[in-house]
Amino acid sequence: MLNALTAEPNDATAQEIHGRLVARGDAVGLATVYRTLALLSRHGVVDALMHHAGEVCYRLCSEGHHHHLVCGACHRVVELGDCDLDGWLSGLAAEHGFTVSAHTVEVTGTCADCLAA
Amino acid sequence: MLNALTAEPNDATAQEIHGRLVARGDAVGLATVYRTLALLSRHGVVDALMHHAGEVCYRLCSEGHHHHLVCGACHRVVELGDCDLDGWLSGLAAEHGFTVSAHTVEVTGTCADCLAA
DNA sequence: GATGAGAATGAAAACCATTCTCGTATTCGC
DNA sequence: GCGAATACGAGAATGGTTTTCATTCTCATC
Repeated sequence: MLNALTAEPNDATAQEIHGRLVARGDAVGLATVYRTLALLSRHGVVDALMHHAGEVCYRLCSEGHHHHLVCGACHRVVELGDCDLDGWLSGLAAEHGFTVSAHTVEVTGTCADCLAA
Repeated sequence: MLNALTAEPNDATAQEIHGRLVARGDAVGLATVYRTLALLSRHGVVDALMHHAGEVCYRLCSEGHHHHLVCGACHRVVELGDCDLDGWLSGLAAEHGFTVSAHTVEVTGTCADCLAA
């Protein structure tokens, strides 16, 4: 299961992961994939992304706070490690009486390879 | 239809909007609500948010580029107008060979009222 | 005022990702 | 080896969203 995820360079939906496992010969059930992904997600081992409505993508990520840079054409994902938004956001939010507990940033663009193609 | 959205202070799911319209006496079909929301969303009149998986929330927003500050407790939404991330992100993305086309930021926190409660 | 083409609408069915159920298989402690 | 507890897989159920299709509305034309 974890092997399958580490083999995924980019993000994948639960269905894709399941399909790939089955194609590979592992007779794993769809339910188990969902169960495992939910578990891993809850423990912060994988990140759950929802760029398009109706389905969730999972990705094996580094543990710390980070954001994602996604290529709109080929779906390649790069992690952005340094994030100095917390201070800025806290101040901005405080103007509205909010206390910030979390924030997510998702950047979409085009990677060099797709730009050349 | 637009009237219904302007009456929504915060974000609402398509189902909520439909329910409210029906309760108000407008015999509008669920399909029409979805159609109209998709149309408005495509034209940038309303924003589509998906903070939790499985359903989409819509919100009538100002037209320019902005982000959302959402209260995790009461779902109140505040727009954050000024966004000086573009330059920073472009530079960061360029390091990975990416050309940034868009970015979304979603901040979750607790508003003053909910913090007091 | 009647007519007809084309778009808009509503009700119900279809879809599809996700979750639940339940019977079976496996594991762990004893 | 035995029993309890857990994990698993297959299929059914769920629920938000989309599609279908027959009907209704719009409106320009006759």
